[in-house]
Amino acid sequence: MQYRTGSELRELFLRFFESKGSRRMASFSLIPDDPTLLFTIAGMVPFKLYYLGLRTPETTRVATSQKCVRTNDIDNVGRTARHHTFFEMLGNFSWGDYFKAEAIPWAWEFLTDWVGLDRSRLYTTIYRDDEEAFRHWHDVVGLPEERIIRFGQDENFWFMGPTGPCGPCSEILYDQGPEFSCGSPACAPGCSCDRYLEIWNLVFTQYDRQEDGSLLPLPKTNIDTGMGLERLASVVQKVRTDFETDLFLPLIDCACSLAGISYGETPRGDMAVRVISDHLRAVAFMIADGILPSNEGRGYVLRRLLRRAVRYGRLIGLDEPFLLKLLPTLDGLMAPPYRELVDNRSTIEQVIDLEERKFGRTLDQGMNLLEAEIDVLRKEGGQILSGAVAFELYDTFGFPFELTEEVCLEASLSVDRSGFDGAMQAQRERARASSKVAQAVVSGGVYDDLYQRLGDTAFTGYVSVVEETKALALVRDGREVDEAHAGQEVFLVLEKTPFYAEGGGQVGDQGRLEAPGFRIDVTDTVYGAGKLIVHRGVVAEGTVTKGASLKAVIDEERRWAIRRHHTATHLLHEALCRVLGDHVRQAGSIVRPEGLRFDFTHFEALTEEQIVEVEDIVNGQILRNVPLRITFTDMEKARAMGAKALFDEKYGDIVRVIQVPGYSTELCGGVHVDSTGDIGLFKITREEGIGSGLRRITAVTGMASLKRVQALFKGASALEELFQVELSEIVPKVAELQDEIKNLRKDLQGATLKASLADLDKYLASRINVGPVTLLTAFFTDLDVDLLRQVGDAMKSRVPSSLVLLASRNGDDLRLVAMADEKAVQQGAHAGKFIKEVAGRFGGSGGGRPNMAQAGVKTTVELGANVEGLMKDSAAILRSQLGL
RNA sequence: GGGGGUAUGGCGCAGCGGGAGCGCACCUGCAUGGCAUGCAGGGGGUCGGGGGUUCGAAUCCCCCUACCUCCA
Repeated sequence: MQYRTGSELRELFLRFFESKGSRRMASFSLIPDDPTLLFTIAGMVPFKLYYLGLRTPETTRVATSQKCVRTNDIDNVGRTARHHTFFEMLGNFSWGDYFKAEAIPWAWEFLTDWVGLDRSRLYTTIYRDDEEAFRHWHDVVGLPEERIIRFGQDENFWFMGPTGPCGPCSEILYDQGPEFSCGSPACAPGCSCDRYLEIWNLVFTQYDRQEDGSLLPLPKTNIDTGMGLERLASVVQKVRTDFETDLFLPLIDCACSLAGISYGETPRGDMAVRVISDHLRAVAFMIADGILPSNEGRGYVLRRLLRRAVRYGRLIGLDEPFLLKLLPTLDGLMAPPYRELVDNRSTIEQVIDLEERKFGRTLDQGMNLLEAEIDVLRKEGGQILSGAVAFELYDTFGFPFELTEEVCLEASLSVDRSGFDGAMQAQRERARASSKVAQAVVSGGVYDDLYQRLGDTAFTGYVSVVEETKALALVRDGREVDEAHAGQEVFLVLEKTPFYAEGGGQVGDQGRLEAPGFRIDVTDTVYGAGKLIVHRGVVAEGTVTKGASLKAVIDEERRWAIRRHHTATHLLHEALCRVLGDHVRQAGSIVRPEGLRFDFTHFEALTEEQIVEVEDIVNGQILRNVPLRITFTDMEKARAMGAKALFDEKYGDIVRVIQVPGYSTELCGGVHVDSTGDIGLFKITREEGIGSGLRRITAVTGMASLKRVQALFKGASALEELFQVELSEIVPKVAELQDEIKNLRKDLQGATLKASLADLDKYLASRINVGPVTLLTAFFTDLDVDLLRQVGDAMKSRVPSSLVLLASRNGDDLRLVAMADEKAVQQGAHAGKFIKEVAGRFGGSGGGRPNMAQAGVKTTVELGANVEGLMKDSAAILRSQLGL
């Protein structure tokens, strides 16, 4: 068999199927259109709609090499020969076109004639009663019966879901020889070891499974196949693991040389470089497809992969950021078919670099804690690190459990796994409990019942603000009632309503429901169940009865404020994408009458310039004063229009598209202004981080921004008057003043100290000999403790074996400092105990160390009269302390 | 949305109720034929911001801000 590189095999496969009339398509994004999937996990994912019959393909036969990400077996990556988080899947697909009669011989032709695999080593498995497949393998291809193995539903039948398209499959195995065997006597085709390696799976979608489990034949049968490129390469290149193929080896070599090790030296080092090369591929491709590290979803997977690579790097001595250094090698390997690596090179570099350095820091911090804990355990002779500590490392420093375990292993310690799991569980429950509280306002069986009976409420608020309607149901305290009286809180369901229920980040409307006999002030509007709109309000006057006709009027001024902020949110979203880049994705949004809040993915704080740029773009669109275009259409058309925010909607749904012509297109159910000019001034009031990779912008429009500007002007004018300078000069002016204050304080302190020291001899004259120790005392006014200490330092250095007692009266306070030199301490003097007693005489307290102590007295003390007494007292205290 | 953590000189950090320190960097001087050189001296800090407890807070408590991190 001829040696072929991975790239050659990829190209060979696509060319082969082109020769069979298939259209070659470039790999689709790792982010699937399918909201049920986090990643593209197989070659067929981008074509799922064709298989489900929800969309008609333009061409009926296609072949791809699809990049895929799978993380369910992440712990095995690096340990085994074939687990990867990122891999390429070669696949040929047919929708209502060719079927088994072509797919089977073609697979054979490709593997034998084109790739050159040894025919005598090939086996196949089929579904137990798929005689059609058997016939093609046996009669057409000529495979002997004993090399066609039949398996049951578990092995050889594929489902896409509990219902829908499914069918038998046929796997092609290649016997790599006895040296690849697990050695079990039962080792035979179907064994999970590497001898009979499954290299290609052909799925024949021919049934439609019903709810009751029965299988109906599909009108059009389909082919879906998948073959791992890495695996094929390992067979062709006759190496034991995928990591030794030319698709990986350059990365492994690069990682090894960075760490100064060689591949094959130690199992530990081998595993590390395998993990690193695997994860680097995944990370680079994920970023290239627009994923950024975050705390949730895809971003969280990305972050974990990146960190896992970093920590395996640490295991082989790569303490400095190193992932970037592997990128050129990766580009060399993959860039020809995958241009996105080159196109997004700077983003990939930036993201990896930032994230790796960030993680390095947290790792270092956590390592300090862990090492301290290990020391403690060692001293105490413990064997097991507590689950609580492991959890703290995980929770606070992002240490994966295995990392903690690994470090502990080196110290011959184990980690309490169940304690860790317990702490994790407790955290989950905490989070759940706290989020329950928020949503429990309107819920419960009563609305489900009403929804059953009444269905969706007709919402007329897109066009009107007033509606003549009827109260279909009243709810009080969770139960349906027939009437509600003045002063009572009541929840109402109306026949139709202009009130917008909280949803899509937009708050519910307020307003009133009124009729000749009553008036209700509506404080909030929410969905009770489904699209059943519930008005929450208080009966202001009269009595409302079930079935009453009424006029529903929303608070129009408030609604206008909401409309402004909502349209402004769309303008902001687009502006952020333009200024910061395509990686900006909405991650939450709140639209209220007082302002708007917009969360989005971005990896660093916005600069002042960027904020200004965003504001300029948004306000520019407002000044254009273009009328909005609002249309209802289906998902496909919306996508063609370039609409943003397509995550929650399903195919076939009718969606509402909000367009600012010539600027932005977004799906949205909320209320908007008629023309952008209605918004008024848009001003960002705040930009902050709300987690790694996530930023939040708060902004105001309309009257809210006007009020804000007015308040700022007021403050600015006051400052201008106060400092007697122009606004632009205030900052330098204040800085200058601060500097001046600092210098004056310093000068004052210096001068005061100098003055105090000038009288040093006078204070020294106060000496009283108490046995071997000399007591020195001095009194001041308005010296702070700092200065007292400096004076004390000077005094005690002049007199050997001295204890200095200094006091200063500052307003109503008396501050005391006592200091003893080394010799005095040796003689038994203790400044701390000494000063405590001295201060005690005045009703104060204090303490400190033997050589230095401070005390204070709060109440006013007539010091003058007490000086003599204090001297005598302190001498007596010292005497007794020295035991004289 | 909730929990945990961190914030100390230009940088990296220690201190965790009683004199604000260490390493690197910086400045000055000395030594050396020379050095990623040695020695000596020095400058630089509202201890993130605000409030509280205390005779006394970088240190304890509360609030805020920024960043890190986990859960939802």
